[in-house]
Amino acid sequence: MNPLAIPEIVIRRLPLYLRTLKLLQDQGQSVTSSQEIGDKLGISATQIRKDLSYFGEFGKQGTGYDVRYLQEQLQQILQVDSTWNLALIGAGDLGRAILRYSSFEEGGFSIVAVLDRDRDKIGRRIGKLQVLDIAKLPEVIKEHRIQIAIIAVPTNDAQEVADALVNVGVKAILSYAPIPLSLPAHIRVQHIDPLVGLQSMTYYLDPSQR
Amino acid sequence: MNPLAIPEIVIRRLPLYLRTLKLLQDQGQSVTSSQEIGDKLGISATQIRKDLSYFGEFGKQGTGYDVRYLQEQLQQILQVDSTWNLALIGAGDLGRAILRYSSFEEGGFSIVAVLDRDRDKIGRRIGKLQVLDIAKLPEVIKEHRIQIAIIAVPTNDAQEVADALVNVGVKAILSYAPIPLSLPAHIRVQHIDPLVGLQSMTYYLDPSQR
DNA sequence: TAGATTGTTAATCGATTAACAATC
DNA sequence: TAGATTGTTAATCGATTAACAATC
Repeated sequence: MNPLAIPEIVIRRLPLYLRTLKLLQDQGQSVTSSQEIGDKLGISATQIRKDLSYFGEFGKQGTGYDVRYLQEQLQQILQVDSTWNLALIGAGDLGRAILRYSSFEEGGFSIVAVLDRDRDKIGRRIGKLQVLDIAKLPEVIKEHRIQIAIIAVPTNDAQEVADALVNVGVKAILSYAPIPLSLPAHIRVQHIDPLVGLQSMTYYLDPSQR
Repeated sequence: MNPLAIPEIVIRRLPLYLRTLKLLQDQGQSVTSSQEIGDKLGISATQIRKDLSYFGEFGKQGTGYDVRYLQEQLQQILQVDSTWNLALIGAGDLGRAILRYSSFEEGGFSIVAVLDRDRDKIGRRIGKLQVLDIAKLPEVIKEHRIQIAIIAVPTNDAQEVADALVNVGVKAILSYAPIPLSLPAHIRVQHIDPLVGLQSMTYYLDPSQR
């Protein structure tokens, strides 16, 4: 339909490029090449150049890419050059691990509220945040202008929580629940499910050694 | 090369079908169709039938698929019809959340050992397991015939841990560290990185509302 | 039988890659 | 200048889908 639409598969590779550039920068490297990035990710250099070419020209012939500059450009493209406020639903073990996982901050996200429905958890402190009653969801979302939420509740509650999030205006959901969620088509959903990775690896393993 | 090789993208969809079948079974449904599975996953019915056809014929014309039977068949195909022993490296918040995450057990995996290098964590109990010294890695791997390990250590230690795992014969790694790992080509690696999902969703969000 | 749904073929669509001119 | 590497085109490759016969 839209001739300028960029394939989603390309968009999904950009965070990998960003992750690799961060690694290179941490190692003190200031210039890189499509070849080098590709080697680290197991992606062809041509593909990386092609992906970048959807958005502009970021390199220099004969030299490569300035690590810092390309990083900034990718952050702008993905709109993570400034911070998104996130709400985290679920203050169990998983929720706590997510809260302490520092990569979110580096990646352009800030978890500004944790909510749970469990009386025992509400009011407890986790890091800098106090666990709020899920009943306060509408106010929290409005106050912090939250468009993205993370679901880290038990499987059985996930669909209900997702529906509630959509009702209060959340536009994108990162779900750790291992079930497919039924949501309106305009809501973006990403799943984190370690089983998908594990079960696709076992296909290739030698069962005789088990 | 191999004319019978099944595309990896197909293999990666099978766990999603399995996940959906489990959901249907939990809801007490005994028969389903490619249409129904597809609707839940946002995948076309044709694609599901095509994917399954790589492995055989599992349905009945006019009726659909027996939920339990198709589940069993997919488990066999993915080799998760019996249990794989896993080692978990890293006993921090993330490691503890992973240990308590029950889906692994349902999915054909059992975490049989947790290891860490931190003196403060070694010896501590998490659920049924006691945290072991990472120095014991070779014995642990051998004793439990472990082919798959989960990395849940700080980013800076991840590559080192991965190298150590490969050295003791681990064949597949599920890494929660947000960096690309450099490993021999024959080692299977899957990454769990929530940033990839988040950063690809923000591309599509309206920044004016931020 | 009529309706539903599978399994499969062939056509289409889209993504990857090979090749190379441009140029630093 | 020679060497390196980008950006881009066109060719290739592979994945998805439309269509439909088979059949429960």
